Formats: sequence, structure tokens, C-alpha cells
Amino acid sequence: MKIASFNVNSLRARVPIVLSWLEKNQPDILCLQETKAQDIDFPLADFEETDYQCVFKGQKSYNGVAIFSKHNITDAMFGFNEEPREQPRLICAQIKGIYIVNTYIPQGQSLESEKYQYKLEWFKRLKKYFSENFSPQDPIIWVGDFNIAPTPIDVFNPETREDHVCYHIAGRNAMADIVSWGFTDIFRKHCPEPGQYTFWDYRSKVSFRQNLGWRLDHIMATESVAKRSSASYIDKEPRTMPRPSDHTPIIAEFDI
DNA sequence: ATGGTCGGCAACCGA
Repeated sequence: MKIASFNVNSLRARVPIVLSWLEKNQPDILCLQETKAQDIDFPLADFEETDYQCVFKGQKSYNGVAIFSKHNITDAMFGFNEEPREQPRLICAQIKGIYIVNTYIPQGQSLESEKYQYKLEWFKRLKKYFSENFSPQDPIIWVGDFNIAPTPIDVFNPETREDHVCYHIAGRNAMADIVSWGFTDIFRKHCPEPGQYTFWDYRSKVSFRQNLGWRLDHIMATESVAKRSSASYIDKEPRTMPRPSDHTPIIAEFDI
């Protein structure tokens, strides 16, 4: 089984890239973040001819998550407690008996911002969500844009990034706290080399060319699933296509 | 890398 995670930075702007990527890579499951469309504007018709069914939750302009699956989605839940007014950042779907948790974790803006406190709180709520609704013995794959580079080898020039919201120690600790509940970093299990990134800032013309990036997108799994992983990799090709997202897909394969 | 560029959506916010 192949699963991928991709922050598309607007699905409607990235329909051609997503369609061609699905066609070429044939993942069983594709989790998207930052779809940036309210549900009535979700581009369902563009995917009607594919093998994929999907569940999604969005809002106007910001945030939004979606899961595409070749297999039946037997149950889908949105958000921590189905709170209707909360930002659409979490979908949990059950697919082939595995819980797929797709998260778009808040970026945080700056250390001084209330948005950074919201980010840290969001991690705490997510930890509570896992511990109250699941056991580490359950089969769970947790993916998404975590907006955290968890270790020094996950960002360029890390010594100058300690005050950045995606590398600051409080955020890294908040993510590590959830990982220690029972997750394995599937990408790092297969690819220990430094300098492998999933995000390159648009605002610098040379960031992608010079590989000045961040590993912000992750695929985690609990032990019963992690022990069956056979490969994980980042596909940089979509970042080279016309009108790319600033992120690129991360993929994991499991003998399931 | 030390500033800029996207997307949404209609002036700026968010990343």
C-alpha cells in the first residue's frame, strides 16, 4: 500500500499537478493540506474520472484538508470533536482497517504571535486526541504538513533557525511529545541522510535550486504499521512543474 | 536566504 501527503497550497490551482501525479504514481491514498476551498467549491468534478473517492473539509481562503483513496473510506471524522467552527485542519478516515489521520498543523507566524500559542495548543489537543481515542497498539498512519522541522538535519542552516516557528524548540518538543506516544518517523526509518526537504520558500528565487529547504511534511505510523513499511521518499518532480506548490509530496509504502 | 512570491479574493492575510 502506497500513501502520500502533499500540501497543495490551493487544490483548485493545483488540479493539473494532482491529477497527473495520481495518474503517474497511483498511490492508494493521497492526503492533501491547504486545499483552500469551502466544501461547495471543492473541485470534485475534476476527479470524477479517476479511481479515487474522497473526503474533505475546507473553508474560504485558508486551511482545508482532503483524503483521496482507491479503497473504501468506511468512516471519516473531521476535527477533534466535530466542532463546527474550528479551523478545518484534521481528517481521520478508516481505510483498509487502518486509521488515516491527516493534519494541517498551524504554522504559527512568529514566536511572539498568538498564532504560535495556538500552534502549541493545537499540538496538545492532538496529543489528547490520540491518547483519548486510540491506543499505540492501533494501526494508525499520521501524515500531513506538521510545520515542524524536527531535527537539525531537517532544515538548511539550522543554527540560524532557532527563533523560527517551524524550528523553535517548543514546537519541536510538542511534536516529539506526540511521536513518543507511539509513532515512528517512516521517512527517517528509510532515509537517514540530511538535506532532504519537502518545502522550499517561494519568496526566494534560489531556495529550490540551491536546496535551501525544510522537511515539514511527515509520515508517521504506529508500530504495527511501521514494522511493515518498505520504502519512503520525497518526490521533487511536482516542484519543477509549472505553477508548483511550495511543498512537494512525501510517500511511504507498506506491505499491507 | 537575510528579501522576496504565491493563492485567495478583492484589501490585505497567511505562508
